[in-house]
Amino acid sequence: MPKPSQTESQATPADSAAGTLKRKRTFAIGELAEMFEVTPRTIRFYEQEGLLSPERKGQRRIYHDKDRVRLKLTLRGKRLGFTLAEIREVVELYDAMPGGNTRQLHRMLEILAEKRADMEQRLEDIRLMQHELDDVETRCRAVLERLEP
Amino acid sequence: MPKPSQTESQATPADSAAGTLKRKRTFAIGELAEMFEVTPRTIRFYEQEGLLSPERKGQRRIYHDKDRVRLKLTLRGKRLGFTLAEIREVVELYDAMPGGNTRQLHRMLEILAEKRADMEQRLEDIRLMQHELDDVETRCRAVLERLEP
DNA sequence: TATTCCCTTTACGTTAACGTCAAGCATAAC
DNA sequence: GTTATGCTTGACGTTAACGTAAAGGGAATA
Repeated sequence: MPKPSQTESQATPADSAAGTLKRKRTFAIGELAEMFEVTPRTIRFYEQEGLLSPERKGQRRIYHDKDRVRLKLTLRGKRLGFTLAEIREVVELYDAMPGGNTRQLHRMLEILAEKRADMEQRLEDIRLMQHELDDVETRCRAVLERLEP
Repeated sequence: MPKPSQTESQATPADSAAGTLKRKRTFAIGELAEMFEVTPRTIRFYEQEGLLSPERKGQRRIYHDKDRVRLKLTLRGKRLGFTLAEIREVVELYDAMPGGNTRQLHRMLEILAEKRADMEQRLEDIRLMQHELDDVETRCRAVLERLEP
């Protein structure tokens, strides 16, 4: 993992100036890219893979807050090691949810259960890894202790 | 993530028959592969990448418990999203630790700190993802409630 | 002795997730 | 008007992490 960082810089929350006029802010691809420290190419690629479908203004892509959130979730999924295909399956089902048929909904619950189990495994892996880190650090410091006064 | 499973089947602990004769058990590549549900090819590849260096008996590879542990840690690292290159760096430093010079040891501590921060980020990601899952499941069940009696 | 396994190396193939040009349009700034 | 900036669509390139097939060794079993 080359880039563990990523917290989506807060941006100026100067939108709620005098009330609840949120629905205005949109983003160009470059802005969004900078926000999440990815390249525009990455964002276009995600669209091509069916993970985003921004509005178009002529030729240009216009991203709304909904798109930003979806990108955020996508990147989080990636950091968790999911493939784009897996993420897309959830996304598609999610989009189809309101009018979804029973079978789709049950499929969704199925996937959710899988992901949940997955998260548990990951938590366990992290726990174990943290212990490993503690262990190695202890030994490491012990050796250093013997080398430095 | 295609294969979230993986708990390294306990194998028969029939080794400690009458005392502490542990140092005997070794494994062929096929055994090890089956244990961890990977292919022999994967294990050979890890060796080629400098993550394992099993003993040789003639042409055949012989894996000791130390190798098994290292493979286990490697696979865990992978599940956590580390690249083989990252894992190797740690492994190499770890091997060099006992006789390691001060610079290497400090580098090790540096890496450990990075990994630790990384684990924290992952924990946060998992926490958020779990909330997402809860959220989606709730909506999902709500829609189902309206469709089924 | 012949067959069956399991192993070996070599080497080319594959997939996901982008990177990296290239060529061109459009709007804002000068 | 023209220059600069940021966008657009191809299209080919790249990297990691193996998969897969070929050709063969050796020991154990039928």
